[in-house]
Amino acid sequence: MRSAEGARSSRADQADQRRAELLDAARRVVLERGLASTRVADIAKATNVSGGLIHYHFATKDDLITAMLRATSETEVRRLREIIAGPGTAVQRLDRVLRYYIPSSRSDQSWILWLDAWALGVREPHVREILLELEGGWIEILAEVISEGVQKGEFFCDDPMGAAERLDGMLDGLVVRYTLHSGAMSRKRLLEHARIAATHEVGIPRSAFPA
Amino acid sequence: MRSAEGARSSRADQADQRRAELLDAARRVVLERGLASTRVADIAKATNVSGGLIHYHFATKDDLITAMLRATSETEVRRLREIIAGPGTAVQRLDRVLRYYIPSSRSDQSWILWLDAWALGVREPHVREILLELEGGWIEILAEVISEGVQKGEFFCDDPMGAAERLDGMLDGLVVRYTLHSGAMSRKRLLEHARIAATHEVGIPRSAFPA
DNA sequence: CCACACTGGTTGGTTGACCAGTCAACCGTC
DNA sequence: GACGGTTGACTGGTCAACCAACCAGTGTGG
Repeated sequence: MRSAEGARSSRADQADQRRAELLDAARRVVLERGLASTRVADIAKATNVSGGLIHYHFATKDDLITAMLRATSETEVRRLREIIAGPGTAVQRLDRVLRYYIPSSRSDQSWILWLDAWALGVREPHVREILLELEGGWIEILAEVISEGVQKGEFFCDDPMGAAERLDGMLDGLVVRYTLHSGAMSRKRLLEHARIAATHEVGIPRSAFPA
Repeated sequence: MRSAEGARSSRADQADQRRAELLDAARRVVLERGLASTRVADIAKATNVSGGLIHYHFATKDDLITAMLRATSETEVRRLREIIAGPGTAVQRLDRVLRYYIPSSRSDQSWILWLDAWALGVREPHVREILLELEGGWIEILAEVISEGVQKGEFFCDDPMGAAERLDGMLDGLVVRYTLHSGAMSRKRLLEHARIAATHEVGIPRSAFPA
């Protein structure tokens, strides 16, 4: 008999839960120590688990890292989709996407993971594929929001896909700068850049965005 | 008596030459194998030199890598300065900068070095400092070209520094995409993006740039 | 202008630390 | 009692850094 709640359920569920726990620990450890100096043992310690168990659930270290990146990427795109599914005008929805893009505070270092992943992706096709999907998700969603704005007559843009690529690229580049040299650019200035570039791309006045 | 040319000169010169040779080999090896899997022995082999010699000229591996990044960064900024020192209208000079930014072919993988450096810079303040100088150089030069164009009446832009930051950011982001997934964006499209964004920023028509 | 001691560059072998992945044994649950 | 999950010691291999010894120029005093 299962204990009241389905929390302690079948073994398959237990294994899934452990897998998820390991992926989560892997993400935290990699964020903290960097991919290059993350050891399997570190992830084991962060989970209070033996080193051998890691290799029971994931054949190799690469498997673990790749699975962690894929899981993180998928979560990110899912949240992004939720964000644009909400209500509001096209400008409001676009602004929400821009704000979601930018780390919410200096201590939010989630982008570090993608810096590591870019470097890794150069050599590892599997990682590159994950990154391509993640970037594709961002661009697609930006293009959707812009296209909808154009249809509603809020925006003016004859190439939403191109505009989305340019916006996404600029945000990538600026967020790297913000993450690496937080002193060189404030979050406020970064958001202002994003909004100005957006006004250029969708043909609306700066005043259409919040101050 | 020195042998005719100053080629084989004093010991200090010999040491400088060897240092430069090692830095160059380090750059080539890191580009080929990636920072993470570059061994001191690899650089030694690429120079036909013993492993010990590396540690004679550079106390630690980190020293070597850092010096290599600094040298590469300085060379890049120097070349960029030469490029804008040349003749031409502001549009021509700006276009030259944009074209210099973008890898000239699929086989030009020089950006891989900076992807690795970004990831490394997260943990290593010395590396971060080099990156800050490099990015600062790019932005400064872009801002200069834009400002001159405004003075000459060619451009219209009330915040050249902001425009330069946005352009630089966009190019960083798009070049990463181009470098990582060369299939996802052609060089032609990348250059087109750069020119379109530039027209937005400096208030000129697309036709001002070459097709 | 010639020894000779000295310095700087170079070698190759060694060392000690570290780490991914393996394995045999153990435990709790169905 | 069988099997999925877990342990932790162990192995084979890798690597940065160190070191002792060597050699080629260089400068100095005779």
